[in-house]
Amino acid sequence: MPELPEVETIRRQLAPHVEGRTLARVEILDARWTVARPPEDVVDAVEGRRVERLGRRGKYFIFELTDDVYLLVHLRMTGNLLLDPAPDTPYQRVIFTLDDGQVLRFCDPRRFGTGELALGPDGLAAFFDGKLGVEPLSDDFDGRALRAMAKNRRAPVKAFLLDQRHVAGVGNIYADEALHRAGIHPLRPAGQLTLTQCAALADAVKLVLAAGIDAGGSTIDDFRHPDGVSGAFQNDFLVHLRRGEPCHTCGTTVIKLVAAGRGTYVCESCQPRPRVRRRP
DNA sequence: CGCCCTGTTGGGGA
DNA sequence: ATCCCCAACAGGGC
Repeated sequence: MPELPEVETIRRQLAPHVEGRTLARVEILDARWTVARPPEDVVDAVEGRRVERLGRRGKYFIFELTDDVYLLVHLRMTGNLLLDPAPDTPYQRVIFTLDDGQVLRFCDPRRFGTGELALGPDGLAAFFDGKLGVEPLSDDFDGRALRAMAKNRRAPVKAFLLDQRHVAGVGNIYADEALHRAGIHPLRPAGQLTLTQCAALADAVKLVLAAGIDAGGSTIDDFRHPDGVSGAFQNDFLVHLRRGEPCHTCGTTVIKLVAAGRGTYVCESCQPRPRVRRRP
């Protein structure tokens, strides 16, 4: 379940172990992992370089290597970065052997995850440019910014939220949580939101993401075990909406619909359905 | 047992 | 600007 809070949690757990370490050996077992270039080019570029910092942008890990070489790792739906897991851990796609003997393994049953290369600060900026919008936890993201971005957009607000070009890092689950908390129906056209609603939604996004990170941060060593992450983020605060269950705010039965091509859970009592405006 | 549907993401084509 | 399909695979329902 790698949404932003999960990526950030893994990053925090991993950083102390990989920062300052050199990528002594890199083995890319799945050629499709490196989308734009041949795996050997990526290996050549990163092998032997030191990890100066492990950063994050949206749902991307940024391995900041020496000489401004950047390895950008995305977990997509089922990817995971595991430090020193059991050697027979299944679905290994990439193996990073560090100079201190630790082994970082990228595992991904579905093989959607990616690792891409960016060279130089300009290359890094170019990679994210036009692809990722504002960081939701930064001060640049607030109701006013959201209102400005959403202006004249007719797409459903959930589709708008999931579009990483606007806000970087909101995924399907947290989008539902935030919309519910803000009392906004996922199918409401984004441009129709008032400034007050945009402020409530921005606050809700920040709150659910921060809560997710807090929940992840309270667990230890999940990054060493394949199934650690899956159950690590359940907590009392984030009650994920599920069809057929009562809304935890008002008790109304939660329904499921499709928005932005994704399964979407909504309490139509807390989140009133927008009026269907007929075309003239 | 097999078939069909769903899914935590994002890119590309219509 | 939007929408739909696809990538590859596991798991659940029927």
